[in-house]
Amino acid sequence: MTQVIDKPKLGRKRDASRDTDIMNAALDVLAETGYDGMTVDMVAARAKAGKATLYRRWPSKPDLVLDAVACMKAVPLDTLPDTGTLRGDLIAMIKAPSIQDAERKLKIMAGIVSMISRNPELAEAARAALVEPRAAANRIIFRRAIDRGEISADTDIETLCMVGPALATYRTLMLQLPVDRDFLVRNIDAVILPAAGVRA
Amino acid sequence: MTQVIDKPKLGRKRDASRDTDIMNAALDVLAETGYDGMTVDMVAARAKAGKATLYRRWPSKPDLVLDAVACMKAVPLDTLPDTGTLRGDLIAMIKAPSIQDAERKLKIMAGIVSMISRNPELAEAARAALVEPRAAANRIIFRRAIDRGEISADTDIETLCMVGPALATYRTLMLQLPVDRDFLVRNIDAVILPAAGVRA
DNA sequence: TGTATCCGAAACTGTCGAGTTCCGTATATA
DNA sequence: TATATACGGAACTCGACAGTTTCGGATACA
Repeated sequence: MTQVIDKPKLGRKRDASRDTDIMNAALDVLAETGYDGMTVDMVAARAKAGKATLYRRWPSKPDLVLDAVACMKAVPLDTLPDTGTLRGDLIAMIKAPSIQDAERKLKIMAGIVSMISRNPELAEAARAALVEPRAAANRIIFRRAIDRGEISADTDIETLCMVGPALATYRTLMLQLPVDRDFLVRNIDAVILPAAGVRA
Repeated sequence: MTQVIDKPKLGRKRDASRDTDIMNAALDVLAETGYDGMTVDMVAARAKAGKATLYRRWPSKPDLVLDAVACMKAVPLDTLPDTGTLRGDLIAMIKAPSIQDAERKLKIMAGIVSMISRNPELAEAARAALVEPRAAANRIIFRRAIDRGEISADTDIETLCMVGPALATYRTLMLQLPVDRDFLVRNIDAVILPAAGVRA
């Protein structure tokens, strides 16, 4: 077995703040140009870092991207709304800060989809960072609606909590249209609530 | 103004069948490796053609891909089902041949999404070939359901006819799960029909 | 104060792929 | 039959980018 050798703590320490700077730069470039359009030089320039600094921390471009995507999940959806009605909760989920965050995530998603099908690790990271948090939040909101008797107990929550994200993704990636408040409210009132069996 | 000069018809004629062979090869490679993973040599090899033959017909790789995507739209959705009920029509739309065709189109979609945001011509071609035909078919089916009084006249058809495609796209691109018959039927019964106000 | 590591910047190397050219052969017109 | 073009195939050029190395300067520890 290989021994784990304690490194002597000589010399200048690594500046940990460069990690987040570089990963944020990577996510920006990813959102703007996509995985294949992104060059390591772009990321270094954006982060005002040397390329050597990047390669000291990540062994390759795919590893950097994987780490950057995975680290997005750190930011948890801030405390869920609890308005007392399903519609109230769903509407409260699409407030300005949350919507802007989602817009960037959709662009990042567009930038890595082609990679996802060929890189299982990246696929898993994207699922954990981009799909699961939103689905989990919706799941809780629907669950509460069942608990208070607002919707039927045999509602297919797993399917329903994908409808919003799926429509938003389709609209961005395929239709190239903005995911604005009107669109989101229409989805809630014309699709999600009726599908859940809430009176119009 | 520039004159259009009639070319003298000397020499061997171009084999028009190579066009479709090459474009089909391009779509195959696109579905398998994505736009950036696709090389012109791959396409040429797949079509058993010389690279020179490709460049004699298209000036660049983007032009070839654009043309290949645009030419998909040629195949029209064969005669729409008319079963007398909305559910019958929607179920009839997901028969085996149609579902296999859709699977390939989803792979192609995954291969070009990152390009779509940076190439308006390709975005338009993708919309015309991949989005619009399915939406148009759904539109007709919902319209007929309104005409026969099965669903309300003020149903938001434009939103509803995107729900199926959006869920299928999301499932393929983000979740990496198969779009099988069970999934499609569940979408119809748990989301689309209830959203349209059809009794369960 | 000396040594080891970090930093940003820039030069360098090696690979890969888009696009071009050339070859021998096939097929059309005149 | 002579000429012009198409074909598949292979060799070639050239630019872009991943990854490495080198530099002068900064920072930590002993």
